[in-house]
Amino acid sequence: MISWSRYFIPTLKESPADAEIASHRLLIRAGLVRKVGGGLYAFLPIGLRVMRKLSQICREEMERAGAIELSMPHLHPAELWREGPRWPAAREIMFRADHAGAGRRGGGEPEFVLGPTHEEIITPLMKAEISSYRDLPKNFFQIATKFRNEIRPRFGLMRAREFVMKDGYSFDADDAGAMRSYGAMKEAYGRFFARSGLKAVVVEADTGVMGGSASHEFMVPAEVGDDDVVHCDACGYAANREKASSGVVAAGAAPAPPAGPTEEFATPGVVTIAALAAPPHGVPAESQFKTLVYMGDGKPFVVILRGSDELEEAKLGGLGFGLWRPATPEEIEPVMGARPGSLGAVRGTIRNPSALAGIFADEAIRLVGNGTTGANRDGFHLRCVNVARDLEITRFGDFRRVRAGEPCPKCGKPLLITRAIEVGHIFKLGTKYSEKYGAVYTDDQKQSHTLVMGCYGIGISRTLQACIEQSHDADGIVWPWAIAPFQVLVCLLDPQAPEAVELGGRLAAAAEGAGADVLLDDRAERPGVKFKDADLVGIPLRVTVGSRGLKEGIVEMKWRNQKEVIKVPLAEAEARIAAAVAGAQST
RNA sequence: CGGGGUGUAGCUUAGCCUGGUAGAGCGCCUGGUUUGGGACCAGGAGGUCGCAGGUUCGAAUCCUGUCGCCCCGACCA
Repeated sequence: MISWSRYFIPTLKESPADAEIASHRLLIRAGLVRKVGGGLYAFLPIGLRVMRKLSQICREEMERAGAIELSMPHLHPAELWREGPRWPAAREIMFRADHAGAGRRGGGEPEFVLGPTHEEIITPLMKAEISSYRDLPKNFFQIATKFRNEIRPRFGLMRAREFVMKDGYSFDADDAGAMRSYGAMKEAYGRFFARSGLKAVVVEADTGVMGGSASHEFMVPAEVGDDDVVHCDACGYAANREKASSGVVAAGAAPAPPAGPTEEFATPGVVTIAALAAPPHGVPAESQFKTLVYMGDGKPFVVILRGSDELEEAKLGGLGFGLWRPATPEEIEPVMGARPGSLGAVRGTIRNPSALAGIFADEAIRLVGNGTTGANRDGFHLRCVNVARDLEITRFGDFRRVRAGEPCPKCGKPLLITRAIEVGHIFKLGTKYSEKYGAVYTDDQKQSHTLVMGCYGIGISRTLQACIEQSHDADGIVWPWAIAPFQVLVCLLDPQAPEAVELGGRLAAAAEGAGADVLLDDRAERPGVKFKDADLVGIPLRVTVGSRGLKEGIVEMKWRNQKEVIKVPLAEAEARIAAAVAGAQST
C-alpha cells in the first residue's frame, strides 16, 4: 500500500500548450510523464507502473507462446548495419552515437548508431550460435528502449524519438516452421492486447523497408491515429491502406479494343489532371492516364495510373527498389522529353526509354480503355490512346490508393476507412536478413540451409497512450483493471480523524489482501480536490471514507467506469471490497 | 525538407500592431476562515521577456541572424 502524501503524482489543472490530443493531455495532467525534449519523455512513478504492467503481461504472453527473453545492446556498431540489407533506408531514421570527445569527433560515417530495432544485431548473433536443425526453432524477444529520429515527433508517446518496444525474432528451419512461429506470435499478440484491456484489430499490412512476404498490424481504432485501416464489415477483410486493394477492377477484364487512331492536340499551359478536365478540353479525370516518374535506387521509372486515382507510394515497395522518391523536373525532362504535366508512356514518344528502369501500370487503367495522356512534348497531349495498343508497359500491378465506398476485394460490399493507431506489427521476414549475414544451419542430411526468420514488435509505450486514447472521459483516464497504476484508491476525506485513518487502513489492507495494488489518499486536501484527482488519474475502484458516510455507518465504493455510488455498511466493507477486487482480477 | 506559427514566472497566458518602470490566473510560501466535486480573505516569493547582433535617447515591442518548440504537408518497420 502506498500513501499519496508520501508518493509523487503531480497532477495539473491545466494542460500544457503543446498537448493536442486527449491522451497526450491526460498523460501529462495525470502525472504519468513529463517532456524532457522534442519526442523525449520521462516516465514519472505512475507512468512507470503502467509501463511495468504492460511489459509484464507482454512477457507472460511471449513466454506462454514459447518465446525466450534476452537483452541486446542499445548501442550498435555501425559496421553491422552497413553489412545489412537496408542501411541506406534505415540510416535516415537512426541516431549516430559517436565518441563525443574533442579528439575523435566523427565527421564521416558513424562508428556507432542507436538501435531503432535489432534484426541487424540478432541475426549475426544467432549466426554464431545456431548451427544445427537440432537448435531450431527458436524465438527470442526483449523489452527495450528504441531510438528513431522521427522527422516529426508528435502526440507525446505516440511518436517519440525514444520509446519502449517489445521486439522479437524467430528462427526456423523452413517456411512451414516460420509460418507456425508467425501464427503463434499473431495469437500471442491478440491475447496481449485483450488482457491489457485494449480493443485492437488485426489487419493485413505492408512490409515496408522491413521486407518479407507477409505482415499483419495490430491497430487501435482512434481518430488521432497515423494510419488508415480499410475494412469490410460484411466479410471481415481488413488491411492497412498502404496495402489494401479494392474490387474496382474486375479480375480478368478483357482489354478494350482501340477506338480509333491516336491523335495529338495542343494543350498550352495545361499541366494538371484538373485543368485537362476543365473546359475547353473537358476530358474527365477517369478518362486520363496519369504518368508519374519516380527515382528507384537512382534510376528513373514510370508509374501509370488512372487520372482520377492517387498513387499509394508504399505499393511501389513491391517493385524491388531499396529507396524511391518522386523524380524532379530536371531529372524527368532528359528522359521523357517533357516536363511534368505533359508526360505519357505512349510507345515511341519517350525520348530515352532505355534510361528507364521500367514502366509500371496500375490495373485500373484497363478501365480507361482509350484515354488521353501527355505527348512527352510540352503543351501537347494525345487522345484516343489505347492501353493494349499504344502504351509501353513493363508490367501491371496494384499501385492505386483505395477510397472509401469502393467494393471490397473479397465480397464486393462497400469498403470503410477508419483511422487507427498501430500498436503491434508482425513480419514474416523469410531469409532477407539471414541470407545477408550468412546465417545458416545444417540439416540431418548434412545439407546447409538459410535460417527462415520472422520479427515481431509491440510498441509498449505507444500502447500505453493508445489505451488512454481509447479509454477516457471528460474527467480523466479510465484505466482497464489489468494495467492501472493502482487498482484501488482508498480516499480518506478526513485524514485527521484517527478512526477514519484506522478504517481506511483496514479497507486498504483488505483490497491488498485480495490482490489489488492500493493507493491511500491521505493528503490534507479538500474533498473536491481528491475526487478530481481520483477521476483524472483514473484508478478503477474508489473507496471513500468520509465523516458523512461514517455517521450513516457506511463507506462508498465507486467504479471509475460507472456512475453509481455503492453504499456499503461498515460491517461488510472489508468483505465487499475484497470480493470486488477478486471479481475484477478474474476478468 | 517545404509552408505557417510561437518563445514573457513551474503551468496557462495578457502586453507586441502604435517603442517609454513587465501584468493576470493557476501552482508555491506565511497567517486566518473553511471542509463531500479543483474554497475564500490577507500578505509574500518567483521573470537575464529563448539567445546574439542591430536601429533608437530608450526595445518584451521594430529589423537581422540563430536556437528551441508547435501546427500543416512531405516523410515515417
